Amino acid sequence: MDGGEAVESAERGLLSERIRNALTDAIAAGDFAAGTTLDEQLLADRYGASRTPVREALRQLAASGLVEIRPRRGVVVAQFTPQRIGDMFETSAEVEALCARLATYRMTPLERGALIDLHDRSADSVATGDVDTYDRLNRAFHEALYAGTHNGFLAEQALALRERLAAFRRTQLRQGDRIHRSREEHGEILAAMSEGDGERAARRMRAHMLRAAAALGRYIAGPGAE
Amino acid sequence: MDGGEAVESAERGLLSERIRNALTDAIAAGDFAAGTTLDEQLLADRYGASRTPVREALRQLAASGLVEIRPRRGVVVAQFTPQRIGDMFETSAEVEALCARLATYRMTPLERGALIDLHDRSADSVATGDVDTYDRLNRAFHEALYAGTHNGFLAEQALALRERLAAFRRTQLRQGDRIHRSREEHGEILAAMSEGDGERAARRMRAHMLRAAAALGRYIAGPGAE
DNA sequence: TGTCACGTTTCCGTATACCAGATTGCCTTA
DNA sequence: TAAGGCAATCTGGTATACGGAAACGTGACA
Repeated sequence: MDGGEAVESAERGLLSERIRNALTDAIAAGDFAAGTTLDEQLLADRYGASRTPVREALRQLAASGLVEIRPRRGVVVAQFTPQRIGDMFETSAEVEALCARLATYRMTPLERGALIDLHDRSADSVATGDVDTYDRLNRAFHEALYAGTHNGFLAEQALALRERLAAFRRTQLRQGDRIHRSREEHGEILAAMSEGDGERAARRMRAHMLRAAAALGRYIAGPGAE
Repeated sequence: MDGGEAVESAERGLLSERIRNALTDAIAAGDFAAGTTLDEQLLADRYGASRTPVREALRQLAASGLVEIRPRRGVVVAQFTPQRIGDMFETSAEVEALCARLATYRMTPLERGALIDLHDRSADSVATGDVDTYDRLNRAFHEALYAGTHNGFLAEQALALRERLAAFRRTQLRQGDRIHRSREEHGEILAAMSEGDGERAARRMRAHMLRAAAALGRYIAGPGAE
């Protein structure tokens, strides 16, 4: 054979890292049906590597919940039932709400200013329908909130969680007027924060996240099926 | 030497798993000062294994944040500043509070009954000062709350977080009358839950966790120092 | 016909040896 | 003394091998 679809793109970085990314994409794209057992040797051949980096990549995927390792019985692709995806989104919503609450009480005036600036800047992209730009500003908005908690550990956890959900969220903002509503909701969260009402900011953030999740509810209706 | 302190205890299970546990304990106990670079071959010799399972164990530790991997420059023991430990405990407190709130609204009568039963059973161990038994019941209490959220993902996250902090919490309950106060606080949380007041249950849980963290505040004042 | 035991096969977990490349520390040189 | 170069060292990765546990298939027995 030609050595399979070797992971040559981005020759830099650790091989295990590249394999991890490739596997993440493959799983998210549905190349491996949920419940499939992944053979280490097969994957090694497929990516033109040896078992070692493949194993390493699989452990990392297990750590982020994409696969499940049953000792001595192989690695299986995790089941992403609608129930489970819902659980993940709810958890994300609650964590975001938590960050919003803490950030309300702890952000410095400078940080708050930067956050408002981000929000203002997003107006253009909404008007022009520039989803990519809005997506970037949206991410920046949420990450600014994480940082605003002044709790580095929580910020890391929130970010990791957000990235784990990114795979399911890709097409989210494309739907209807979701982008308008999203920005409006950001504004409402900011308003609560400006009033120093962390609890209300948290509630609005939770609603914001859950609404975003609902926006792709139909999309996740039957994802990992065969 | 005699081949090092081979990881013979608990002959069952994966070698990499046992090494991971040994390293976790060693790091938490301060055997490796923060910032130390860990030599794979040295560790392999120390635990009487080859580099392969050691590498695997180190990756797992990296995933749980105990060590940091700098590509091609080795693995270093993560810095656990009081600030960072504080951040972790705060995050844990907030997550526990979140679980308490959701569990209040979602537990079935059966689950609630089991929780109350757990609480009742802990009375004996408090009276006799049986810290180990109380520790077990305490863990069961919190895990019952996780399950009570009816959110499997959140439950997993909460449990993982709790276990990451376990290393820093070992001696916590031994201090003074902490065990009495701990049980009292559980009772107060239960009371709020029985009234269906999730918000109050959350506030009490948060306070409970933060108080527990404060109980070992002096202990973590200067942990990983030399 | 269903089930249980037994042998076979597959594949994971681990060991070992080795290599290339990067990093580091030391030593030489200007 | 500072800069530059060289050698030792260690990691990331490859290749290979092997014991053992789990899965699988087969055939005997109830």
